[in-house]
Amino acid sequence: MINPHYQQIWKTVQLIPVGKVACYGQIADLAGLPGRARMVGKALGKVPKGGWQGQVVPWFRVINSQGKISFPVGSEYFAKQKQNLQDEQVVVLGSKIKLKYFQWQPDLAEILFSLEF
DNA sequence: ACCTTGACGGTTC
DNA sequence: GGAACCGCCAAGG
Repeated sequence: MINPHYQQIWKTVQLIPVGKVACYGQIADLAGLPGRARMVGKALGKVPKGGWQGQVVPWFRVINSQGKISFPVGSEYFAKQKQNLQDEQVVVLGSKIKLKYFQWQPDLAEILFSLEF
């Protein structure tokens, strides 16, 4: 039995375009779970291997509100996330990304879509 | 049932 | 900028 909130979160993360990033709190809001940024982190840690409903869940496009990768510098996942982002042309300086240039800004249609169901 | 642990974030100083 | 504080809540022990 999978927590329905998690499913909503995975679905929202799948909307982040290639080359853009979003914050945990931003995803929580869009998923209809305001104030539950921590749950987004939990949910991403439980993404089924092979993705969700036939699609990959781009967990690496989610970073914290300070524009930084949340894994400890030097850890395996830190390296993996940084690599994945750089592979799609996102500039990562140390552990930091300039939200000003790379943060996903969903338009109204996308927001409405994500709120359905 | 109680306590702790997080891939967090806004407020405040 | 940064650090402390507190609210958040599912999971696991």
